[in-house]
Amino acid sequence: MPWDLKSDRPIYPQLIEQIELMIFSGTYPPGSKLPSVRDMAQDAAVNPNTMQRALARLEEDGLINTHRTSGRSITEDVNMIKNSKSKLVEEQIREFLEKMQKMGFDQNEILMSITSMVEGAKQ
Amino acid sequence: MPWDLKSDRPIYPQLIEQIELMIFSGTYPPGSKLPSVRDMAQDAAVNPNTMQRALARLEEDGLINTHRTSGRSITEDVNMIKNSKSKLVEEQIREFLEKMQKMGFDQNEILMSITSMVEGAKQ
DNA sequence: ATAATTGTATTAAGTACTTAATACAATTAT
DNA sequence: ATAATTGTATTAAGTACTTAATACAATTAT
Repeated sequence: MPWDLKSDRPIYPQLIEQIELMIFSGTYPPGSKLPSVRDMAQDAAVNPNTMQRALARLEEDGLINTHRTSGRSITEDVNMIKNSKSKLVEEQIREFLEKMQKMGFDQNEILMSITSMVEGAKQ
Repeated sequence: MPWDLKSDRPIYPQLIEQIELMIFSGTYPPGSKLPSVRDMAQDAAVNPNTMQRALARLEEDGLINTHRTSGRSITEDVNMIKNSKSKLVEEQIREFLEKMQKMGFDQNEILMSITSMVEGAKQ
């Protein structure tokens, strides 16, 4: 994985987001085991402490469970995952719409812009 | 203006973005004068140094001009503004699409999601 | 039994960001 | 003429984040 991390934002929230994306896409299916903190840190090219921080947050949120010495796993609560996913999707859309509206685009213009870029992505 | 600043990102890039949105929407029209650094800082409830940093960056980018003792103004180069606006729009859409695709949505699902939220926003 | 692996904790250092308090020269406003 | 305003610069302090180097107990693997 590329783990595309940008420099205009602290790393750990970016790690949280990327891991969430992998959970929501099924890359890490419900109940599956996660790599160790150290392995994930190395994979993302960050310090283990930073990855630990991201994982601790994900556990607080209930998306993953920690088993003291046998590693971590994704929650088996499929509804929990589905809800978090919907929440993230809505937040992304909301933020996007807000910016577009602040720039003066109306609903039609917004839909046309994004439609044309989706079409363009099909190539 | 609310100047909605979030805490998961440094302030100055957020200031840059918000000011850009105001330029692109015409709140600050081409050639118009900007409030002083101190005034803008107070309005955004940040330190003048931080606002200065954001404005300096906007000047580097060519969106605003600085007149040593008579303040700053928006560039009169309308094409410059238009290009920056398009660039920001495309970047927003690109980032959004990337996240949606990473979550496993296909093009139809993405369009349907955003269409329903745009419709919902009409209320 | 022994070694390796797990999450976790701690201490130290460096960096980037933000605020605060000033100060200055040049211009503008009165 | 004088005061106020402009962008700019500097110094100091505090905070959050990140990395690095270790260490530990508990479990798992060999």
